[in-house]
Amino acid sequence: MADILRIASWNINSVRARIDIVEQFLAQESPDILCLQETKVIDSIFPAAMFRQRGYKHLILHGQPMHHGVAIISRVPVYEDDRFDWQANGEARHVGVRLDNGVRIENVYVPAGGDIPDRTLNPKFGQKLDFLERMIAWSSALDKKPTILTGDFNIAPLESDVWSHKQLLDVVSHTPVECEILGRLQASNDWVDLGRHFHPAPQRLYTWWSYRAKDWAASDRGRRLDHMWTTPDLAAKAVSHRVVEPARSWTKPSDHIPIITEFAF
DNA sequence: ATGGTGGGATTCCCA
Repeated sequence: MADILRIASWNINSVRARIDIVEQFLAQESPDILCLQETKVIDSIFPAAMFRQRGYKHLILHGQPMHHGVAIISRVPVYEDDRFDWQANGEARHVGVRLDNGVRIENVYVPAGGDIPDRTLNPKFGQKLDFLERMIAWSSALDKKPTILTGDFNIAPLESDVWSHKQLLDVVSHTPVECEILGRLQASNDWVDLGRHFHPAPQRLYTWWSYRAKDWAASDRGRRLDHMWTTPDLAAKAVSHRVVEPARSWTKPSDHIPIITEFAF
């Protein structure tokens, strides 16, 4: 009988504000490993009790005050591997772990990049592009271990990854320069995009809807900003990949929804 | 039509 492993990723937009729906997600989907982004909490006051009570005894935390912050929470043993600073500015945007079976998980929160898609007018946009270039250098030099690269990439690369390709061409997250750079990152290690592996374009597939819409579901102006990529050997072990869209309507929701993949080893 | 909402630590930054 195969070993089943469920791995989820979710930009939670404050793990403290969202602790009840994180618990709801664990109860409903029963992931073995949960990668969180935008935890917005320092490690010393991370709300670990709920996770431990539910059997998630391995908490790999990389937080900072106020912003950003990532974590990998697991009920199977995980061992911290690395925490890259791809912006070289000290922000907590990555943590990586190894599993006993040799699989590596890299959890990343790519900078949003501000509002103006021009690195001279908007330094945040340049920092986002530089972050991705450093990721490409890292990815290009990776060894051949089975690896999962997941998180909030803050880029919706395909036309069908946004509600309107034409209307978002100048909107940070879907500009041609960002889509090109994400394409080079994907090519740099032959990464398989599990979202589109299981739900090929042009199927509708979104993971984020703005808080600013009166009715997010009615307007449905979504974008696919959250991704799970794997090396080809691992993609062959994936049996399903889903986005949990009802989570966008849960009480006090994140503006992102969880994504979850089931692997059979 | 250039707003709108939400979280976090403090009057405003970031998403």
